Amino acid sequence: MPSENLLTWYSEHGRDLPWRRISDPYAVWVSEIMLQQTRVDTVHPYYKRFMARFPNAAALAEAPLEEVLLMWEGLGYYARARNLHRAARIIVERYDGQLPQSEQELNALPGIGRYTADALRAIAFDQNTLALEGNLRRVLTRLFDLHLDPRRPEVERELRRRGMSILPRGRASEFNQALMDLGALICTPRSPACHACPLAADCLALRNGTQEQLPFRQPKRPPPLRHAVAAVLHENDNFLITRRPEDGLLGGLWGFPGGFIEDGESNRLALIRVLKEQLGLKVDIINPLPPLGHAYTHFRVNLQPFACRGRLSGLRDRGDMRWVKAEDLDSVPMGRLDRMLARVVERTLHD
DNA sequence: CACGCGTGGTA
DNA sequence: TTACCAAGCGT
Repeated sequence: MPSENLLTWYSEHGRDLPWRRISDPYAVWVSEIMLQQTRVDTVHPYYKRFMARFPNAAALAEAPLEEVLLMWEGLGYYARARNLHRAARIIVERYDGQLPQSEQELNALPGIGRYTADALRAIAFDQNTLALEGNLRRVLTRLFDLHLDPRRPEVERELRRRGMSILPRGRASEFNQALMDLGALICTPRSPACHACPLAADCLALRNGTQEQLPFRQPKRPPPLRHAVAAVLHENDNFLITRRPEDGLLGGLWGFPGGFIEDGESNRLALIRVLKEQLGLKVDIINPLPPLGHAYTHFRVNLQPFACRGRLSGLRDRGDMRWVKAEDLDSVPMGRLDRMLARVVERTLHD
């Protein structure tokens, strides 16, 4: 039975991770959300800070969303933080602060999909489910030498069947995490360390010499480059920042007002247009600040910031607009690009 | 169901 | 440096 070798390997070589040290469903939940499309090394410091500040669902539910987003800043995919916060409030109101254990109830919570519900059931509640994610897809695809696109629904079902067929009943928690560690440490996307793999004797891809070319991949187009402008508006030591809509790119985060340049439009005209749209404000551009670049998943952006002046006295604080002092910019959740600009602002002001 | 959603690490 | 990736989810 291949799973015996796997579980033995896991007990000796499995990673010692903070969310594995305690058996608290809330801790497993937070870790699972943070780990979505995010590496363990990246999550580690975020997880520790988050758990120290929000040790349970009640603490998370009581906190304002903005503080949760601030703790999340830099992790990316901020819908995860918004959904985590929403779900915490539901858990407090509907489930007395404890995560539900059924597949249906878990899946109904915002931010918990098929994988996370299965992972919680297996890891936190010892139910015999397969938590099929990226590592398991790769490992199982190679183990069974399936030259198929694992994202196709019928292939997904086949992987689930195959995985369940080797899942040792009663040990789903270890089994799933063992496969994840195997995928992260041994059965890596490129150059897998098959010589050290506890499943080497059972691996059909290794037997056929196809492990390097699995799983099947689809070529992607390079992301386009987009141009953007932003305005640094200030009166004395107060800077104007705006809050992005709850949905979409960097939803709910704060930043400097601005937007994308349309085709054939100049930097300055774009900025004037965007500020009129967003703030109803006519501004004078004083001088350009150093341009900043950043790569998102679907596009790269080149941002040209400008220091601006305008009739700012009419702009009062409101839900999506706020004046903050330079030294308080750090207490406001921002995306990477706005954070870089905030650093420039702080540094410029310091000189 | 294909697409949008962030960021930092690695070859 | 560019390209590709890394414990998915919601719409």
